[in-house]
Amino acid sequence: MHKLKPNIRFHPLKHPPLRHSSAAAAATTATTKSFNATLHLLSSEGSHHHVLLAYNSMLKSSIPPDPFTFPSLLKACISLNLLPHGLLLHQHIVVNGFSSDPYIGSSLISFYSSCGLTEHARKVFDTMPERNIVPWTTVIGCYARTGDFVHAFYLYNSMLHEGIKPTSVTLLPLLSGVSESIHIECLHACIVKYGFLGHIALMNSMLNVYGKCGRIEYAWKLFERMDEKDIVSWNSLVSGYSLVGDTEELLRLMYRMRSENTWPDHQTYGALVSAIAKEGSAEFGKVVHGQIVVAGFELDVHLETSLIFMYLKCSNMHYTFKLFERAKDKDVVLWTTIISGLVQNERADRALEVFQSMLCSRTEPSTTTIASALAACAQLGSLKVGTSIHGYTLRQRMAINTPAQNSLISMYSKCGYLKQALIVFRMIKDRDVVSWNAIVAGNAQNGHLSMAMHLFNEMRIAHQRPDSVTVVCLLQICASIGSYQQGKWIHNLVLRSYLEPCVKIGTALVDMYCKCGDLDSARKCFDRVIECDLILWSTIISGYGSHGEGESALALYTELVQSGLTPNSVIFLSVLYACSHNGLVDQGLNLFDSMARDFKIEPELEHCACIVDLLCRAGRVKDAYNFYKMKFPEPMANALGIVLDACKTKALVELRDAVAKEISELDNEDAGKYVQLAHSYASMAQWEGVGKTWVQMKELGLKKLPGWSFIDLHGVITTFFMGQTSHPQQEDIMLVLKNLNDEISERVIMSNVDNIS
DNA sequence: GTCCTTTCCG
Repeated sequence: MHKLKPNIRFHPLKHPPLRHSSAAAAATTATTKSFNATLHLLSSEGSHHHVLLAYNSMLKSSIPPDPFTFPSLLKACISLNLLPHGLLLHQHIVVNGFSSDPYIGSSLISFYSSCGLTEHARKVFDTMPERNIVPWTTVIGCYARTGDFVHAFYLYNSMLHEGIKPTSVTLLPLLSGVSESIHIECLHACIVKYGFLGHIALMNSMLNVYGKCGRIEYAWKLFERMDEKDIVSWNSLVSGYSLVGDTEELLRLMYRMRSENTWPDHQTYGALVSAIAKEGSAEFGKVVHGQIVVAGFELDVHLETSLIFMYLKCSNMHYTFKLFERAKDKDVVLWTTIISGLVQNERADRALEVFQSMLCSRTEPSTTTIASALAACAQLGSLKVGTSIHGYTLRQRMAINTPAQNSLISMYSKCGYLKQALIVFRMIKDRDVVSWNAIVAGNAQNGHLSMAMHLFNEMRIAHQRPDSVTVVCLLQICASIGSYQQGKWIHNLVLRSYLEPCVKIGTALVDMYCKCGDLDSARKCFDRVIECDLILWSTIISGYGSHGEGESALALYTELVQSGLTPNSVIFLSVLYACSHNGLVDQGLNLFDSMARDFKIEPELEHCACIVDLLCRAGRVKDAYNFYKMKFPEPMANALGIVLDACKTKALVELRDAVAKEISELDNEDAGKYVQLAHSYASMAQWEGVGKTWVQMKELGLKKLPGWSFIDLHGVITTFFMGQTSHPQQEDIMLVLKNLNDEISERVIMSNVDNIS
């Protein structure tokens, strides 16, 4: 910022000056007076560096300072951000005996306040013998600017108690940071009481505050009653509407603005562009962009950033980079905008490239930049880059904020380093709900489900209220382990905790109930969601499909189309799955044809594999194989495996051999392929082939993860592995399985008998 | 000679 690197050394006081009596202070030498005048002049010109140099030469020539000397010096330290020099000046003030001067006191409070040393500021204030409105204003402003409104208002009340009336300067800093209704109303009342209704900066601040807290109708009322309005008044109103993303109202406002002869400036357009970004309407955005160019505001850095952010939100990468590459003065916010925008567009690779060029351009990253770059690493699962960024912050002794620390947790979790994630989590001072969600989700996604639940309990003990992300994550855990009781408990938690009902929670509930086999509850949750999206529809369709309710799944698909939504490829996957698992062959084939014909969706390999499965399950194995040959240009192990299995059950020896040959010729080294082959040889009783396949697999060092499952019974999770014999109730289990198998065989025989007769 | 001017970007 300041190109002039100040190298100012205040000479140590060799001879501590005599304590000035008031008489001595009055008898200041003529030279001191003229120096003071110079200091004051330089200060008012903004030449703060020279102010300090002048003080230096003053000391050098042994000219004694007086109380008038210090305010401009302290101001210089504030504007040049020189903490050590300010501290030295305070020392000089004390040694010279000027500590109780009311003017110097205010300057000192202001200095400490600007350095963020609130405690020091307060100490100076507390030890002042006489305090008029100025030091009160300064110390109140000091607390207000750090967001400590409890202290700020406490002091404000004490001031009123001492019979001192506020000025507009006192109220302004209080007003610009306040957010609680009761504080806003109190300040509004003060403005009326002390007669500041005509003070335009205060009124504009008031407009802003009402807009920021969403009480835009109050802002309007105030606005209409203002005698004098300037561009800031208009912009304050505009930013209120921008916050809620009401572009329609914004355009109306800007129209009225022009009709009252006020022209929108770069800030007006900035607010408009932000609102458009929220809506994500690229076409409208382009029109406004055009207007901005015509109005000549295009090169404003803030506006450039807003425009880029808007194009990112609309996923228009072409315009994003066009603007970004053209931007001349890229500041840290601009760089950060593009990095975080790329992450949100799932282009983490690009985001890290941009981060790299940012460092090369010698722009210092902020803590928000770090948060975004780490999010990119999390997305890529890139531990190496993630750790090096973590290292960078440690080397730079950067005080990274909670969002950046949350990104660290996600990054380590995504890379499977849960221990590191937990260490970071434990070190966070001000944990927010995102921190908790990150560590809970991290454990859940890595399969540490009991740890996730344990952390969630800890979260409740810490009185951290869960949000929609928390409950969605917990419901996913319950769904994945089929934990019905816990799932219902969390459903109850959702109802009790006044969480805003939303489609994401609705979908998680539907999924959880489906996975736990309670389709009735799933349907009830589904019906309660107000704005259904395609993800919700596909969740419930798959749910019905996998629980033998194919007809219901199809009925829901029809309902979906009738609701006016256009199905996507995922919906087709769910509904085809429902058909294949419920013997709805014709319906499935019809739907498959309908994809391209009615909805212009080209079937992907997954859809084709679904049809292969559908035909196989229906016993039309040859049709399935022909379909496979037609649709799969490259061989696909999964689809072939389905056909191979079907051949076994249908005893199609020739086709089986042909498919087995095809699988063995696949050049992938997937363990599943060998297992499949071994099974097919076994079913043909070709034991030599079985042995050979296992040997091959062993030679290649391939291992197939044994199949496993688990069940949650009254909160106790029991795990089963393939070939496991160690379960305490092993014999009972085997007996039940045998009975089930017998029953199935019996029913198959009966149905064959039915078919024959 | 003390406090300090409101609106837009991640």
